[in-house]
Amino acid sequence: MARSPRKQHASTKPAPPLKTHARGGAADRNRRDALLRVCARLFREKGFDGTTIRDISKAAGMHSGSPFYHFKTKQAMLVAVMEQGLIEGLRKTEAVTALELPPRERFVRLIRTHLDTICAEGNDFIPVLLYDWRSVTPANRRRIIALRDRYDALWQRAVDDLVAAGTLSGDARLLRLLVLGAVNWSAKWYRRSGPASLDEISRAAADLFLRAQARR
Amino acid sequence: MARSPRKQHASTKPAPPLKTHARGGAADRNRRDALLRVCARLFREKGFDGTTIRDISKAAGMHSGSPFYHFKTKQAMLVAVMEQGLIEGLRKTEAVTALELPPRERFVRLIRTHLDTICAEGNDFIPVLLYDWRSVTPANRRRIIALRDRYDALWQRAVDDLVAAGTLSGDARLLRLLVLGAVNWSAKWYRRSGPASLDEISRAAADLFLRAQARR
DNA sequence: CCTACCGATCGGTAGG
DNA sequence: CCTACCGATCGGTAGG
Repeated sequence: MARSPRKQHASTKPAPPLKTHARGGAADRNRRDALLRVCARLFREKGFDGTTIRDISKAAGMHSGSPFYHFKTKQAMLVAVMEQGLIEGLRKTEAVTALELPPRERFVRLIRTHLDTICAEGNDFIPVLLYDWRSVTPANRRRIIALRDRYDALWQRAVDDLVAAGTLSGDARLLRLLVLGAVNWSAKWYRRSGPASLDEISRAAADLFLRAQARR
Repeated sequence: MARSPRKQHASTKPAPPLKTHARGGAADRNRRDALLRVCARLFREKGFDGTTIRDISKAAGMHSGSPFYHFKTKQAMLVAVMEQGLIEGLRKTEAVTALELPPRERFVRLIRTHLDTICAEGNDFIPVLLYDWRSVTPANRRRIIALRDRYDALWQRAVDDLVAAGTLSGDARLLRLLVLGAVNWSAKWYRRSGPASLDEISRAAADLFLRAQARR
């Protein structure tokens, strides 16, 4: 607040050789990543429509026209947040399924991983997807849906296996939606300062869904 | 679209005696209610910040300055939507608990009632509360929280009783949050044209949470 | 509830 | 990435 954006920038790069870093260079990429994290945090806090370019610029230590050096439009920032969140979430989720654990263990690990993806500090990307979907232009929805479908498919397979094993019963699609819904909703009420840790919430969810079955 | 707001209004009230209905009269109240339903629908569809006064005016068949005859500010419209939704939701929910059913039956009925409150046609009020909370001014949050606490308390008691009866086990607060979260999330994916009816979703949720217990 | 309007803000751009 | 700026839109108001 006291320091001007100019000074902030100068303190980060002592002697900024203005023409040295070409668009797309490493410095630009770092700056873009930092900008995107700011976007994710603000979009989550205030919503896409409630966040102005000036909010973003100020939080990133830039002047108001500068974000458009990195993104063509504000909408492009939203799409980038969602895509990056999904790519990272897919990476972590696929790492769990690749372990080829028994259905029950895999399910528990998926819950814990997803909870981390939507609640851990700095993980604002997927929450933006979950809460600001309506702000995405129809034309931009397709590619995001493609990633999202892959995410859902991993969960659906996990639930299908539990149903096949007799651990869960009922319509497998509804089960997936209800289970994921319960976990997703925690992004709304979870507070790092609250009474329950992510481990505790994760265990409570697993117990609720898998209860009355022998623990292996 | 083809008809002007003027004509729409004229067709609704053939000979509008402009000074006949005093502010607060029955006609005004009906108009205000209709306006609020429009607000709820648009806020849900496009978000509070994504909805303009002109969107609301057009959908209500008014001119752009007219909504302010009924509400002092746009923020007041948001608060009114949330409060009306909670009052109606509390009414329906208290009607269920007043039946003094056994814990399991009461729980099933609560799920079905809540699902209706957030998914049935025209029930856009509570979804606005669930999805646009961040747009509520801090000063306005208190009175809404008071109503919301009463809603949560009804559910907490229902869950507490299930825990006391041994039907559920674990931290009762976490159980309430997880169960309500699963149901709340359905407002995001439920489609009237989709494969599952509200009855089916309700039954699937009840089966998931109460499974492995004798049905009475 | 309409008419006519305003000050503020917003996303975005040209040029360096 | 900054500077200087613009056209459009937005919430809201005065007066009837």
